[in-house]
Amino acid sequence: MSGEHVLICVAWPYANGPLHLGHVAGCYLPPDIQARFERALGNRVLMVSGSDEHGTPITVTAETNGVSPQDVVDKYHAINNQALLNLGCTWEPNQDPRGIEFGGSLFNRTSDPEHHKYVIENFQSLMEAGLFEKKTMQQYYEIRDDGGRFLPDRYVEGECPHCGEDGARGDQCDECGITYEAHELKNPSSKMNPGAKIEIRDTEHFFYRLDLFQSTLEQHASERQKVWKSNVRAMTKQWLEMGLRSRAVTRDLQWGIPLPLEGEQWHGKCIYVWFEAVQGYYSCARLWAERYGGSSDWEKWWKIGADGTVPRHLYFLGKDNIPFHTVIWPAIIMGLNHANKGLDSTDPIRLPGPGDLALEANVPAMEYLMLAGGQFSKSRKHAVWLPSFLERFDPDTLRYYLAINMPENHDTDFNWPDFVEKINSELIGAYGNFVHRVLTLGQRLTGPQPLGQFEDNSLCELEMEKLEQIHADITLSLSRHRFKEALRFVMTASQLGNQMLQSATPWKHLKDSQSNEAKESLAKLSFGWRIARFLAITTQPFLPFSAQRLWVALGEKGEVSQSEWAQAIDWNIPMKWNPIEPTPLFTRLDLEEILADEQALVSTESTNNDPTHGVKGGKKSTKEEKKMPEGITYLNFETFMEVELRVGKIISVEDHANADKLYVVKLDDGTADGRTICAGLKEYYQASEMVGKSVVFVANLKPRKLRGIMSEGMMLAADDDNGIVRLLTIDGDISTGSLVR
RNA sequence: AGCGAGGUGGGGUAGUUUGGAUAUCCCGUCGGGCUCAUAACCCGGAGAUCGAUGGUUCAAAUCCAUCCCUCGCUACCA
Repeated sequence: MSGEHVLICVAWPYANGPLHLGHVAGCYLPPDIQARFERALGNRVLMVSGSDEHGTPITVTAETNGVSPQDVVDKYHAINNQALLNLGCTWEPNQDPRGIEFGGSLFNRTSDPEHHKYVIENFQSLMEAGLFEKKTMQQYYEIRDDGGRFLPDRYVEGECPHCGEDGARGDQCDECGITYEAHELKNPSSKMNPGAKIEIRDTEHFFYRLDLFQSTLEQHASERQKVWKSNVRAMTKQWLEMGLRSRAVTRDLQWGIPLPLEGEQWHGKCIYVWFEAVQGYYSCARLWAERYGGSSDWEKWWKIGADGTVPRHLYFLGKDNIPFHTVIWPAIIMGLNHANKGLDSTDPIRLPGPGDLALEANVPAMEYLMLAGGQFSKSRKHAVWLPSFLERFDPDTLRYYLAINMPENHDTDFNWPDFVEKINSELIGAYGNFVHRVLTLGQRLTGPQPLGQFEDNSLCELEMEKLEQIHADITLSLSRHRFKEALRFVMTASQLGNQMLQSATPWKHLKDSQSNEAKESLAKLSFGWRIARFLAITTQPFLPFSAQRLWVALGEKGEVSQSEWAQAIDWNIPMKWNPIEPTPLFTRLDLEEILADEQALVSTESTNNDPTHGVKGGKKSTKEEKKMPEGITYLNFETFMEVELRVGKIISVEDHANADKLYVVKLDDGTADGRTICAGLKEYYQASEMVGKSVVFVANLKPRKLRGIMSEGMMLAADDDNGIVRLLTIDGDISTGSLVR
């Protein structure tokens, strides 16, 4: 087991904003715990990741802020890199302190020219192997003085060919939900630059033949059934059952890796971000080898040995990224293997064998961490940012809370009261307190080895046995990527320590240390030092900062991260002592204070106008909030009078067949035909309550389709923002159709 | 409505893939103990018809069917 090559692949954070706690819990903390654990076991760990820096959202941010895309990614690469280091993630040093043969880590970036070089190399070899096909697509093109550009569908707006709604996107109408070809959109314009002329142009693109890999991927997935978690199995299965189709690997955009092809038609095209960024796992390993080791060293972590030894690849990512890593990326890896053997698209695709690049061993994907019951969201300012958190708290408190609360099997929640509770009662009350008891009691004894002099391990065999069991439990849990469970086991060791002290009552014997009873009691206290040492080693993957503080407080030298995992239960290690007065490992948290700080933070951050961001493995899109005008704005009387309000009587109310919240209301509006209005009142009214009511409605609102049914107007209702919504009704009788003023 | 995930003592959670005996652990709560320790620690108690109903089985939290509810995404909203 020891000495195994383990490649830890971490989802690449999108360099368009800072990381928040959801990202940390989902994809950045777990791999670091795993890497630290594997290193302690004596394995050779290479950890790779970096900033994902290409793609349209970054150019939009750059354009919005009037800076270059490179400026945007430089900024967030630096911020995120530093935040991860501050969190204790082992992206530095790049070389394992035990030696380069033990690996290391590299947090790179996709704008690195060397990354470009490897991606281009791979692109060409896949193309030569015939694994791409060429297709012509139609795309909007914005004509500008400086040459113009193709526009992604989401940056084109126009009138829906189906319902006529203005503001429909290039490929889909948000109003009626219909999808269409780009050329069908009426009066299209560029969202970023509405004045510009735009037109449809043909554009050629390459598509990766995922379809060729279908059966091999199915075989691969069936072989992984036992190790994959249920969410990984389910999402992969869904993808494979839908059937794989070829997928575009090039795009019309300017910020990315240009196509390595001659010819005017390839000008202005880049390799599609999804296809290029995933290859970072590969390029990053090669770059690491070139920069810190021998140039072929990467092969030890990537290639299957001649004897069939497979390096263990672990990918850490969020649930939305699962099919990318269990279907698409394996297909690319197998494509590269295929091409390297000189095979082409007519040859059958095979699973990797000796000499080939290896596929993933496991993908311990996480669900999401929610914030106080809701999704983390930039636009709603509903987030706790990693950099600001680390300015205020010990990183180990975050690591503890996120690890004990990790969204391994389902979404979990971050909230401040729970955070404070868990830190104070578990981390400090149980673990910190036990350690502090041992050290301060030792301090009261005299001699160069105040605890060591009373050591008598023959009296502590039961404790040893229990700790050995706990050690085995932690080891098994971590090797199965069950972080929560593993940390629970670690905490039981401090509980064991507290129990031992409680029954031994060493504080009663600090002065009469010569009696037999005292010797027995103090031998237990002495063993407390060994339990604390056990805790320093076993908490190290989770809580590296406090583990090191404890290591020093115990009188041990060097780095606890360098000590072997099995040493935690080596009872023959000579005891040491640090005569310096012990200080508590952690400071208690005060909820009131934190909540007050949070308030202050929210108000200062609300002026801060960061662009939207995404992350691979995190949530991608953020909902746009309704923009309410700031301050008081006055309305002209004329403008108000443009609104035609009339009285109507509700004739019937039916459920909208295709919507959760909508009723279809038939209204007698004084005309012969009446009118139909879709109203989102299902949560607030029974249909029967509404029938017969005389209500006020807006008669000249532009009709629009809601979930397939045309709604001709809107009924007025009052909303107190606390979940109470009531319709405006008429006091007394009046004929339907009467004007309201 | 479509897709995905989930409902286990007051809160949180393990166990479900591969059925098995008193259903795990943490917090809270109640009672007791200790006073070395950061109002921390230790012992004990109460508290769950494992979302509902039906089925398979000697045996179901676990397998099957139907239904209900919750959450996320996609929608959508007074």
